[in-house]
Amino acid sequence: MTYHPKSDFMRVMMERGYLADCTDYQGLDEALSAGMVTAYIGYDATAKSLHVGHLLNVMMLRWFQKCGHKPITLMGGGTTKVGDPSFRSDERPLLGPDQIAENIEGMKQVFAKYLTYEKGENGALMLDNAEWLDGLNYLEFLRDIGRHFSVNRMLSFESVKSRLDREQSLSFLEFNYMILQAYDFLELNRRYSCVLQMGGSDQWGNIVNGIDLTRRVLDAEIFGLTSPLLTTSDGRKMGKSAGGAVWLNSDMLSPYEFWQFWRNTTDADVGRFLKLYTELPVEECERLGALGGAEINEAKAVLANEVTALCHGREAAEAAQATAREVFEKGGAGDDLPTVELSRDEVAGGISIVQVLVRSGLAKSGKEAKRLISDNGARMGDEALTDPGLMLDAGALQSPVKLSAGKKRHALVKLAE
RNA sequence: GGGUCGGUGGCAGAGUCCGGCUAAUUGCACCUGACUGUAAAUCAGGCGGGGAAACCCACGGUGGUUCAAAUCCAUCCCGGCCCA
Repeated sequence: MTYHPKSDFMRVMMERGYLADCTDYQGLDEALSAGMVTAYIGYDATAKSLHVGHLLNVMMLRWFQKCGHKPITLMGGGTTKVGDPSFRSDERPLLGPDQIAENIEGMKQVFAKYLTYEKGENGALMLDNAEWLDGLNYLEFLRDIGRHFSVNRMLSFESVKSRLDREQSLSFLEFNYMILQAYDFLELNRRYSCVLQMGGSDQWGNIVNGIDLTRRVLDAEIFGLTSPLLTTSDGRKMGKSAGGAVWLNSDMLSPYEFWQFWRNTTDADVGRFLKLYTELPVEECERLGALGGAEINEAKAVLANEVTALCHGREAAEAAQATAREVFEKGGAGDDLPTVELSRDEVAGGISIVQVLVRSGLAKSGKEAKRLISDNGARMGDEALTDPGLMLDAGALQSPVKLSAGKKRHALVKLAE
């Protein structure tokens, strides 16, 4: 039997497939319908940009704000110094303060696209847990907070079990991560009356800890809600493209490549992804997702357009689509293709096609480029390349040249001015 | 600090006792080709790096033994587990 939510937010979450679990559906639903609620999601600063794996949660915050509530994006400036061990088989390398600060700056760019941080009753807040974690006094913290945690219980969490079962060492530093995250929730409740933490289902244990702690210390009623860990329908983890991670920052992955990632969604995922990553009406998502045969390609383009528009703007989405049409439907080239400029110096004495393939990003190494050529996968201006020894000179690059690796990956090479 | 096991290609994990046939078995991931719809499934091939090529480099680091070392020896670094 399904619970019928009263609040807009819960209704959206359920309809669109964002919900994996909630500590108290009814209690949360009632709080949400009673008035404005504040919720947070924490992000560790482990990279310069968010990637598609984070996008689901960002969308949740966006809906949350749209429904009239107040979202907090919490940057893990403090917790990143510790490193979340959840479901990890080994310790992650520790980042320095400079790197963390840089990463936070990079991630902020994306949030601004999805959330409204302006003032206003439900304007989003951007916080950093370094604010309260950096200055903690160890003994005080242990006595006030540490005493509420049972080591026995922490050891029983699924998130660290695999680590212990494999007899991989779990350092005390990492072990404290969950305590710090729990403490975040407590602080956010105290400072901002934040009563809800959301996150991926891998964060369940951490979230529950925060709720327990806050309940004990402040006697507050607060909630946790998790989203499913998404896998594509062919069982792969969401978020790898040909080149690697699918970043949300445009300086890490161009809008065109981002668009391509969505355009290449597996048939079976189209409907689900439309509901999760776009704001089209549910019925529309379902209709598009149900298209059969080649028709579903239209739906994929819609998906790519909508997601790209949210992340990079409508204009960038249209430009990406225009290039895609040009490249895939007309067999031409487009401005939005990844472009590499070669300097005149580089080309002066002639440059091997293998080098050019590497420079263009179509091959990771010279060996790979040669393999590509011998596999018949490399093309220049749509002509198959057969000679790995081919040299190009400035004349050959007079006008931009399209290089292709396989059917989908294309790049432009031109001479720098 | 003591004992013990281990450090191999993106990951996992063989090989190490009995040195050469090992750029290195196998699985996953990944890439290309065919079929298609820029899909999935399937089938086929590939899958360390540099170099235009000849050829050169590798099994934690460094030395050594040997005609020849991932494989033997020495030493150093790093990690796991157990004991203090």
